[in-house]
Amino acid sequence: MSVADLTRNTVDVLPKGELERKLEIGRPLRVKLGIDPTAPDIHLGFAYVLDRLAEFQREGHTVVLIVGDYTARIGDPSGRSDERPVLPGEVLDANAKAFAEQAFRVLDRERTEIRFNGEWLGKLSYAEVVRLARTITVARILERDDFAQRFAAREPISISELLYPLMQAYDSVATEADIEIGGTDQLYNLLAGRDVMQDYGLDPQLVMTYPLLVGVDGEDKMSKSRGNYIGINESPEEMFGKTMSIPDKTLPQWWEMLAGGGPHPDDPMQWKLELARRIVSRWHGEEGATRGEDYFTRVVRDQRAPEEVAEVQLPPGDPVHLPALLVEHFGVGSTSEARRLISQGGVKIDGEPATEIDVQRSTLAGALVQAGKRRFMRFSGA
RNA sequence: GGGGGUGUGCCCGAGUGGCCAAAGGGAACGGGCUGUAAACCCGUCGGCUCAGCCUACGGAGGUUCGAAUCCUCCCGCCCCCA
Repeated sequence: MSVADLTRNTVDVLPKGELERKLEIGRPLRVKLGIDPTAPDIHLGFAYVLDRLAEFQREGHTVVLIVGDYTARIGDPSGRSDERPVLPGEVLDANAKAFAEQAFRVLDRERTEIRFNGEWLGKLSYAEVVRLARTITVARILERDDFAQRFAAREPISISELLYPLMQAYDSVATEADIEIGGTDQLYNLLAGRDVMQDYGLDPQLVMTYPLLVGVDGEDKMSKSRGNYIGINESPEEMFGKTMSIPDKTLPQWWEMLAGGGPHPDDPMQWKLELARRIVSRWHGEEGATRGEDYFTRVVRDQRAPEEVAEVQLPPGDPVHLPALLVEHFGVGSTSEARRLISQGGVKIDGEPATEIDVQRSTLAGALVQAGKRRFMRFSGA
């Protein structure tokens, strides 16, 4: 694989000519990526970056995956307009574990080194932290766009947040990274890593950034916190449906980043269907793609009940309190919400809109109940 | 340390004693339209044993027939001065 191949899809490769130099070192390079275990799921946007790492692995290089168990206690402020909440330790640990498992759906286990940054950050003495903090000035930190904006808007910025780039940089020192990659929103942090490494007498890492994948809303970057993501562990049906729900305008980017690009159907609908097939088959195989598409065609497009509907036993009592049933089995948030759904004709029993709050047991037994557009359930019980 | 602001429902944001479960926008949800979507239109959008009741406007008290709105203390945040 040539340099041109390795830098395909990148936005920045800094500094210029550095990749060539690093490749000539003649040993497997250590390519670092940091992750924040604030969420257990890997989404397509992140998987895209993992794919880039996998390319390096295929060239014989080593991936160093940093699980930010320690830094998560601070929260990466990148691209954020406010402070993010700090999660309890147990949650972070569980997330990190789930995350690592999913990462191996993309990465080669043999060429991956997973490290938790608490390993070294937790051992730093206060004096060492201060020494680290000396490598950068307030003015430099405030160059960062999101900090600058928050500062100008007089929004709170805690010192701990300002420390974040330094901690991430220190990860590079601790793991002696040759290359660090990330989304374009990481550029500042990645470059800070170079400065700090130099300060610690190390050969500064090469920095490579990749475009940020837009979420299913077509507006913001894909992220767990915005809820606009598709997780790689989601079902074929979910994946297919979510992909079909993206706005037409995000088709080109998704096609390029998630489907390998190339020629595509002119008709946006056909194009999107092909995109969905490719995405689902990547994670669930051909069979999954077919399943996702069949479900989509039947349930979403034709608005019919899916072929397989979960069957559940009716609760005791007659008549049955429909709102309670919806809360229990359909994930409706509250009985008040369920009542609204019913009054708006959003609940159907065997295709007929429910009009009553209390429904005769005989009406429900064996009936197909639909709540909203896509939630179906069949009830059994005399 | 001193002074001045500010804190509202999922988010943003009006409201300064009753007409407030709280304007408006966004998100979300139901319906219509449609090529999935977007856009657009209509409706809903705290909870409950739902024509009624309960809990709510940073927290705790208080004034009042009545408080998101007034008072006291506390907490968070922002700005200015030191």
